[in-house]
Amino acid sequence: MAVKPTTLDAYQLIHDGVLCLGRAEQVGIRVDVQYCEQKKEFLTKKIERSERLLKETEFMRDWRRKYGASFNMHSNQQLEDILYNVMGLKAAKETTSGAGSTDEDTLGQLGIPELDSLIQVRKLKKIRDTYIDAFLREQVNGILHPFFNLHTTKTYRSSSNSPNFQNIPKRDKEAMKICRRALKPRPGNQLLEVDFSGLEVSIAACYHKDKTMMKYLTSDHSDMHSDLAEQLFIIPDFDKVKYPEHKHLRNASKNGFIFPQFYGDYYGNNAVSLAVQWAKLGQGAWGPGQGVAMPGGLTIGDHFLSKGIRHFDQFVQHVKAIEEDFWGKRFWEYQKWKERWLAQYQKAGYFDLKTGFRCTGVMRKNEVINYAVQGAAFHCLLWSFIQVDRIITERKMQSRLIGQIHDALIVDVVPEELDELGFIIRKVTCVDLAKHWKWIIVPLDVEADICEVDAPWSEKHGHKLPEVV
DNA sequence: GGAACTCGCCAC
DNA sequence: AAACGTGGCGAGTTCC
Repeated sequence: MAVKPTTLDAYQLIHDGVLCLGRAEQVGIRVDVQYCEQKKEFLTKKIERSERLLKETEFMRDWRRKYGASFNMHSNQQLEDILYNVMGLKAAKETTSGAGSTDEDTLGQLGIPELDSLIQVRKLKKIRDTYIDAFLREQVNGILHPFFNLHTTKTYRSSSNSPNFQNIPKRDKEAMKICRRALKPRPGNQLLEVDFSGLEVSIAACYHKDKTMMKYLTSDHSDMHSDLAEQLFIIPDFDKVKYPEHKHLRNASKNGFIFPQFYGDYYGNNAVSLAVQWAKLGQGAWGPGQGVAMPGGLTIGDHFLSKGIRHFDQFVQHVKAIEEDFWGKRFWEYQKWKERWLAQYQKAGYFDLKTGFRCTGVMRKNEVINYAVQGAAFHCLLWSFIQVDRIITERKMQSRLIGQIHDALIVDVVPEELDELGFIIRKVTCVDLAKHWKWIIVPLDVEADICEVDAPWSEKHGHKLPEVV
């Protein structure tokens, strides 16, 4: 594509995308029905056992005394009433409508053992009702056909439903194993997942062209997340390879500061997340011997004291200063782009994505910034999906694209075709894509995971794709 | 008995 | 001055 993508180009992308996502829907993904039925029964028994034990507790008896026949331990409305009216406890957080929150985090802070059990039951019910049950309900002759929609989102991303193929548990190990064990390749095949690494960060860079960011994205020796971890946790000899503790803090920097900042969050929330979730330093428990371990046997609480950060409030100010440095100095060109982008929208009433799509309507600042990036990033995946689908068809290969998760494509692969297909996907995503769209000015990279023949999706492991020379 | 709502929670 | 983007979906609830 020689010139800037037009509305017609955008239309063509959706047109082609709908056709090949439709093909993926038709192929579907194999589900182990017998496993799901067994697991459903197992989970039900486990849930019922926990519920029986819980019902006998004093906490639940008091609850039942008030609600009688309508007592339901899974009603958050009743729970809110019991905790914050009857017992007079103070909620750490409120919902958007002003009620005391009953989410996992808030309940955990109350230190009531029965609530910990209730959270455990909630997790099991989530797995059973949202995933295993949905798989059984939606499957036809042992095949699921998740829908992939291109017409439902404000950002021109996709969505998926019946069942939603894009939110199957991954991070929680237990939930991941139970749910993904149900999904398998067709007999004799393997499931292959290929995802772009840091796609949204790279696509954002194509808009703002910040020099510091460009350097991070093109150099093998610089690492943005380590650099920020060094700053946030005041560790001059930061070494994520040498110390597992530092690797943890790098994840903290990435998920507790950098990504939220890119989405428009601010230091106040970052400080809470970094301290409580990542450093394990409760806002009231800041001090010697507190928090996650550091190399050498001391804790991060000891470490912060030695660096002069003695209270949570001081840490907030510390993170505030880092935020100012982050946008004011380190990524100042990124910051300037955000300001220009917003001003352009406020003047024109719309903005155009790199891929030819136009966003109109009333939007908040963060939405104006984020939509442009999210949409164009997904279109990189969609274009790749279309090309791979076309090549598979042209070459009369038997492997099949079966789904997509925003920056990842999932293929049901015939083992004999794995190398050829790996090469095709690598070439499409890392070479052809940037030739098609000249606005892609940073190198894109992909990572892959694969399951052995006939093994379920829970057993995927890293897979090296062939290099394109 | 269904529509529409809130809340919580899973993914990127 | 304010303060995290996009989705789908289940359970509970309320309203009609």
